[in-house]
Amino acid sequence: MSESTATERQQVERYQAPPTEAKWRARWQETNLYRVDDDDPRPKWFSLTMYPYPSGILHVGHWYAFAVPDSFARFKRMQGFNVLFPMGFDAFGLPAENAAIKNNIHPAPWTIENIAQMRTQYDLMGAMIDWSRELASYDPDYYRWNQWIFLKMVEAGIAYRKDGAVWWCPQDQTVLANEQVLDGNICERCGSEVYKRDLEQWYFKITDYAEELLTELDGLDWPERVKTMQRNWIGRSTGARLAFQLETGDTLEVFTTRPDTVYGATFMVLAPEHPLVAKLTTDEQRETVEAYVKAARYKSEIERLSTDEERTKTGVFTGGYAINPLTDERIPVWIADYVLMTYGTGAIMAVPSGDQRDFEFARAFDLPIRLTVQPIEGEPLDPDTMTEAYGGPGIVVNSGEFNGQRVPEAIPAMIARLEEQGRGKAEVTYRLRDWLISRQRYWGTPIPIIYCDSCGMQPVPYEDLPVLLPHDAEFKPTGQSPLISHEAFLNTTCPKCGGPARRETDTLDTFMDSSWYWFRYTSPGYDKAPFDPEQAKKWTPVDLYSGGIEHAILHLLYARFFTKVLRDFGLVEQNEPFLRLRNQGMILSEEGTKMSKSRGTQVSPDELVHEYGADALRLHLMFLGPWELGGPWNSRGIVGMERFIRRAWQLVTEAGEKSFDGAAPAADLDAVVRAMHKTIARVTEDIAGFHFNTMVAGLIEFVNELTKRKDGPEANTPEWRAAIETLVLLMAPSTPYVAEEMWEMLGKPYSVHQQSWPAYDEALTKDDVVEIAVQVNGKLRDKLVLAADASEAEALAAARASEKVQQFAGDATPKRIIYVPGRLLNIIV
RNA sequence: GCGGGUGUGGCGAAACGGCAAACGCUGUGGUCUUAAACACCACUCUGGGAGUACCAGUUACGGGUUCGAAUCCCGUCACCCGCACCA
Repeated sequence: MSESTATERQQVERYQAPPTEAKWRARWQETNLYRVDDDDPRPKWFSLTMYPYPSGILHVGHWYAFAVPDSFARFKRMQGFNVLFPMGFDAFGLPAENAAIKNNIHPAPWTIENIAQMRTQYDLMGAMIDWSRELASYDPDYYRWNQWIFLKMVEAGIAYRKDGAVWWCPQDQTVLANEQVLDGNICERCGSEVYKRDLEQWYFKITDYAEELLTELDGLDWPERVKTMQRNWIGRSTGARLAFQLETGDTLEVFTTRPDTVYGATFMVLAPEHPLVAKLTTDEQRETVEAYVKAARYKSEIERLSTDEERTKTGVFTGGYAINPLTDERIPVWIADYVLMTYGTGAIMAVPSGDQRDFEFARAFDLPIRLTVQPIEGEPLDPDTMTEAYGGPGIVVNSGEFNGQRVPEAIPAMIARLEEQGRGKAEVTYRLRDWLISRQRYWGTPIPIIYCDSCGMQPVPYEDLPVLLPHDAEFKPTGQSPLISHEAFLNTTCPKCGGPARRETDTLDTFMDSSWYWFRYTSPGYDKAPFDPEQAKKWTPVDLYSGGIEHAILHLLYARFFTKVLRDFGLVEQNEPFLRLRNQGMILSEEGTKMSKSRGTQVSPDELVHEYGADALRLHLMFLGPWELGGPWNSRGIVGMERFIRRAWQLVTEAGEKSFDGAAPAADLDAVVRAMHKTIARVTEDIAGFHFNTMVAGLIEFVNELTKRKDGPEANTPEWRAAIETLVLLMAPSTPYVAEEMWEMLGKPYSVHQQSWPAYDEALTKDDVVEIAVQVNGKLRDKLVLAADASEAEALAAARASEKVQQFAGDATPKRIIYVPGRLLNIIV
C-alpha cells in the first residue's frame, strides 16, 4: 500500500460512482426494494410530486423537482412510515400533438417513447419509485375514468353545456378556460393573442364550490403566496344586489359593494352586450348605440380593461332612464365598455363621488356628481372641485334618513330598507367563473356524449366506456374538432332509441386528467371505479405535495374542486386533497435565464451523472440554496459534493479494516459522540423542515470532523464505529447509492434503505464545555471557555480574571450584568 | 395603484434578538509528483498594522426600540412575483 503510486491510489482507493450506482440500481430492481405494500401495518405517508409532462428528456430542473422530494420520502420511510411516492405521466395534451404534426408521426408513439426514456432517467437518479403503480393519462384504462367521472358530473348537474362567448386561441385552434388566459388575452400554452367567439361548450360548475374553495384555504399548510393567488382568483366580494325599475317596465339588477352610496347613484351603466340594451335604447339614440356595441365587440379585453394612463372612458347614452330605488329619482342609463358582461350582472349603478371609474366617466360626459360620504378628518369635499372619487371612511350625507351614520352602519341599514321594499338584498359575488372543459383538439379524452336527432343529448352508457380515441384520425388543426372528420368515430347509434346518432367530437381539457390522478395511484388496476374507495381512504389525503409555483391556480384549484365533487359522490371523505404543499424554485441556466431546449441552455443530468455520480448531483442541487428559491445552475460547485462523498467513503473504507476494541482519552471520545448526536439532530430537523442545503452542510461538517480525527486513538473505539454507521444512515436519503455501498462495506445487512432513522440524545447534542463571548458595553472583548452550566457568578469571576476585560471594564462595580448561559456575558459599566 | 417577497464576502449561501459570514465553490500559497491531474494543508469581508498579535469598521440606505439588531418597528431606494376598470 505504501508503495502504491498516485495513479494506483486513484484507481484502487477512489470511490467510483458509475459502476457502484449501476450495481445497486440492478439490485434494487431485482429485490423490488421500492415496492409499496398496501397491507403494511405501519402508519402511511403519501408524498407526491406533480406528475410531469412526457416531453422526452429530463433536465436538471426535473431532478431538482423530483430528487429532493425523493430524499424526503426516503427519510420518512426510515422514520418508520409506509411511504407511497408514486410516479406517472401527464401524457395527453398539445405538445405531443404539435410535435406529432411537426414530425409527421402519431402522438402515441412519440409519447410512449418519451415515457420510456424518462423512466430510465428516473431510475438513473435512483428514485424510490414503485413502477408497478405508474399511470399515464393517455392510457384508455386511465381516461375511461375521466369519462366515468364526467358522466357522474352530468348526472349531478355539475357538467353542463352552455352557449356563450369563449376564449379562442387561433394558434392552438381551440377554446381555453379563463384560467388559461394570461394578461387579459394571451394563451397560457403558446403565447398567442386569443379572442372571444360565441360557441356552445361544456362547463364544470366550479362556481358552486367557490365559497368552500375559499374558506378551506385557511386550514392548509401551503405557501402563503399560493393561497393569496387562489383567494384573488376566486375574488369574493360582499355587497348587495339592487333592482332599478326601468321606464320600459323592465327591472335592471346591479351588484354593488357599496350599497350605502345608492343616494349618490346619478346614472347607470350597462355592458354593451347587456340583453336590455336593445330594448332600452330610444330611436334617436339607436344608431349611435349600435355602432358602439359593434365596436366594443371587436375590442380585445386587454384594451377594454387596460389601465394605461392614457385610457379614456368611452360610452354612449341609450336614451333610457331608470328609477333610483331609494330616492325615486329618474337617472339616465348609459352603456360603456368599462362595464363587463361577465362580472356581477353586467350592469352597475354609477356613483361618481365614490368610485374612481364612475368619477372619470362623469367628468368625461358631464354627468352630475353627488357626495354621499364626507370624510371625518381633513377638508370637507365639494363635488364641484374634487379631483378624484373618495372611497374612504366617513359620515353619510345627502342620504335622507341615513344621514349622520358611519359607513359600516349605513351598509346594513340601507340593505334592510331595500329588502323591506323588495328592491334589493345582500349578496356575495365571485370573480371565479365556471370551468370550460371542452377542447377542439385530438390528443385528449373523448367526451362520452351522443347526440340523437330524436332523443337529443344522451350520455354514453357506463358499460360502453371507454369511448376510445381512434388512432387513425386526421389530427391537423382546422378549427374544428379533428374527430368530426372521422366517420367511424362520429357515426354511432343512439343508446336510447337505437337510431342513427353522432358522437360528441370535442375532447376534455387535459387539466381534468390531473385533477384526480393521485387517487388512481392508490389502486392502479382497479376496474369498478376510478379508484378503490378503501385504498383511497387508506392513503389519501396526500401528506406532502410538491411542484412548481406555475400551478398555483390552475391545477391546484381544479384538483381541490374535484376532491370536493368526489366527496359529494361519496367516493372519498376528505374535503381537501393536499394537506401540505411545497413549491420548489426554478433552476435557471448558468446565465440566469430560463432553461430552454431551443436555445440550448438546458443542462443535461446524464453527463453529470456519468462524471460525478447521481448522488453528487443530488447533493449539489440540494446544496445550491433554499429549495423554494431555485436559482441559476452552477456547474463548478458539484466537485465539492464529489469530494465530500469521497471523504465519507474513505472513512468507511478505513473503518472496515479496524477492530474497534481500542481505548481513547475521554475528551476525544466525548467529542466524537457529541458530534454524532449533534449531526443526527441537525440532519433530522433540517430534512423535516425542508432545509436541505443546511442538512448537507451538517453532513459535511460531521465528515470533516471525523476526517480530522481518523488517525487518532478514538478511531479504534466502538464509539467511532457507531459514528461511522450513523453517518451512513444519515446519508442514505440524500445519497442512496453510495450509502448502500458503504452499508455493505460495514458488513451490515441489505438494505440501508430499510433501516431505522438514528435517534439522538438531546443532552448529547450540546457541549458541556462552551466558549462564550464576553462583551463590555455590548462590544466583544474576549472569549472564555466555561462549563455550559456555569453560573453567572462563575462566569463573571472568570471574566474578571481576563486582562482584556479588565482593560475595558476596570474595577468599578458593573451597572448591569447580562448573562446568557452558553452564549455570552455582557458587562455594562 | 393594491398585495406578497427579497436585498449579507469574488460567487451560492448560513446565522432561536446574543461571537456576522457556518458549509461549499472560486482564487492565492504550499505538500506530494520528473511534470501534471487527483488528494491533502494554510490563507481568502474592508481599512490600519510586518503580522495567523491587536485595533476599527461592515449585513441596500436613513432613523428608532434594546444592555445587545442581518434579525423587531418606521421611512427611503432597488429588484422579483401575483392581482388589477371585478362594480
